[in-house]
Amino acid sequence: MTQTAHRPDNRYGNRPTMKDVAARAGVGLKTVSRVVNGEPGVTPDTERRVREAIDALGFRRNDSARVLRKGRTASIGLILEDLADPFYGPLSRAVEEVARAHGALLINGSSAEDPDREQELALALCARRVDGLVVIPAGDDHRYLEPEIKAGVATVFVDRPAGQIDADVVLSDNFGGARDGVAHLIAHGHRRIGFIGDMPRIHTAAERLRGYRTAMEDAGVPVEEAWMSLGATDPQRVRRAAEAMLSGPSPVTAIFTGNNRVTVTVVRVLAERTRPVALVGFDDIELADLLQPGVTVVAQDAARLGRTAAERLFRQLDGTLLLPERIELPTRLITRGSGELPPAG
Amino acid sequence: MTQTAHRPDNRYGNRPTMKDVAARAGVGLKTVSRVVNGEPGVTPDTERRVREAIDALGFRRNDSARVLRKGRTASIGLILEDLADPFYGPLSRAVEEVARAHGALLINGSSAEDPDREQELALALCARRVDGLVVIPAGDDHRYLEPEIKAGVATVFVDRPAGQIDADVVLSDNFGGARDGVAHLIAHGHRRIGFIGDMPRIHTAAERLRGYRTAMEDAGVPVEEAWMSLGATDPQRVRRAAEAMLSGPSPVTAIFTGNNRVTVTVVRVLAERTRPVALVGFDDIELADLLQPGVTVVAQDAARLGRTAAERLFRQLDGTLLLPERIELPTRLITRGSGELPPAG
DNA sequence: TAGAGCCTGGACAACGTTGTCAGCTGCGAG
DNA sequence: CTCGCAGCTGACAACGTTGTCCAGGCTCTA
Repeated sequence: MTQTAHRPDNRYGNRPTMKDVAARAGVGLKTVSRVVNGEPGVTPDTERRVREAIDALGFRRNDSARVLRKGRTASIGLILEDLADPFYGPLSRAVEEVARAHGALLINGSSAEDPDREQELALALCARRVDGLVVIPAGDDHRYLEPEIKAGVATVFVDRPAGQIDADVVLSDNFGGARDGVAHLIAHGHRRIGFIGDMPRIHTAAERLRGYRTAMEDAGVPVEEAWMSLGATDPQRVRRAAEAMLSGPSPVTAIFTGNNRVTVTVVRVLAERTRPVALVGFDDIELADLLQPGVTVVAQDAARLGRTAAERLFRQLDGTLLLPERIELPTRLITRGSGELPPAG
Repeated sequence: MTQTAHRPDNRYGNRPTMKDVAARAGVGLKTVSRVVNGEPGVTPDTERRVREAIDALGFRRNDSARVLRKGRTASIGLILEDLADPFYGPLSRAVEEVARAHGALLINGSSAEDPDREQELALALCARRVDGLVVIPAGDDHRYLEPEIKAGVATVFVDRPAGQIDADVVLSDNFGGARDGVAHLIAHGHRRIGFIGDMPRIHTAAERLRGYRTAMEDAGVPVEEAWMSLGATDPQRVRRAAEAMLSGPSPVTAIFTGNNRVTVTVVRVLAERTRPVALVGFDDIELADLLQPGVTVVAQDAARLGRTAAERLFRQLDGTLLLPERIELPTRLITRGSGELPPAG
């Protein structure tokens, strides 16, 4: 039994510390620290003895203690909506690459589109004293981050802007992309065009809907309420929405889908029908080129979104950045056939 | 304000500490600690004063210091191959869910299939004193983890076994799955079947190749060297491999692909050809059902792999687990048409 | 051979938190 | 009126590391 009164109830075997290494090598504590950190001023012979002791004991520096002392953690946090959504794969990978280039670790978590969970996660990461935070926001009020930002936590929002605070944000041109996508359908003769998107409180969903409305208006095409459906992206909801607008009193001849999850489901619905319906989707999807017809999409560059955001984060940390900025990246219309179908006569 | 927000005053992260809160509330340090941690023995009035001071100063407990003192970090690490590979999305999401259920944070990184990078990452996470590690190994020698495991870091390997050490591992039945997939092709009359897989040093690639060989052997079908190609999964390499075996002196009439990256490229290659070639792929891919013909696959349950591994990790941490074990999860053949094509006459 | 200057090594405090323990208060019982 | 008890509260050490600073030993020069 340990009688040491002040030892914390640590379930793990006690790991060797620099003190242990120093004792075994017969040197001072600070000398071990010097060797571990590659600081100059240690005789080759002393260094050898220290390294032997380190290997013999299996010592590994405790970065928690180091962080406490130094104040910087060399880690950044990434909060996204869903790790399993293919759109976020390249994005988080890009963030990781940039972090790695700056010698930082990436800690991440999913908000599952729940504002409370986003806040909980963000604050947990701040309590860990991450140096910075890349956030794909689920909520629309980020005042809870104000004390953290003031205390020096670098913060960049991606994909959607922050709510109620002035912060860096990197977005795609959701409005312009959607407008162009819908215009593409209009150019191919469609007048009755449906829009199926994500929940309206999500910024990207709202912007894309605005792009849809603008394209229709610009072309002088009237829009019916029944042609627009915003809500959760689960297949059941999307399927019902698509079927409703395809079989109402004035059925649509084309559908614009507001994100990759929606597109996938609508592709399935359309595949079951005989009468061809045109489709343009926001976000590229894998294998879209191999479907019959190929799915025309408005593609965002997810990797570039992530890279841009992460680079901006580290520039905040460098101190080379002064004012929050809003960066908008262009989208790209990739035509593959599904948008070029003429309206069924 | 925004200037303040962006001025990296990190020279000293002058965040308020419990000491500051204590001074402002006119109480002792430990009393603040009690309030923050919800420990009993604090008068409602004192607690109110402390909470007011906390809010006024924007105090947030420094978990680095807490970790140092308590010895546990309530965080686990996940090392995978590529965050952007859709196979790992559901897996890492499942790991995160389990971690969250245990009140732990997930820190992750990609090895990019580089053993050195895997080791670097794993040791960095150990230096952060993560409580446990879920590893999809890139290398085949994990003795470097021995001191860490001995020191109490829980460790579970997923998707591929650990090398040179005895550790928990959760796998799919790669051998059986591949054998069944190839047998499916044989059952539909194919004799000349190609195999395109990942680099041979990767355990899953080797096992799947073994499944292929076994299925061929069981059916008494001879195998030619030119029908087997293992290597990187980049599209160029895979495309060359596929075209070579489709146009050699004895061209294959069917291809078995060793993972989702390979399958996607081969689908593209086959789409360009007129003569139909049968295909069965390891790993399911999104929209595989909508291609013409639908792609028959051997599906693994990535989410279940992740969940099983993470749960095992926490059981190690609970101390309810004694001996390392190897858990193999079944695969499922999903027939969609591409495997049922008869060999071209 | 003495003094100056450099190199190496170690003692000590501090980072922000939690565990231990002792002191203080107010109240009821003897 | 005193003692004991219980419930609050705070002083202090410790977690493992790094930054500061000083002590000794060495070399080099005058």
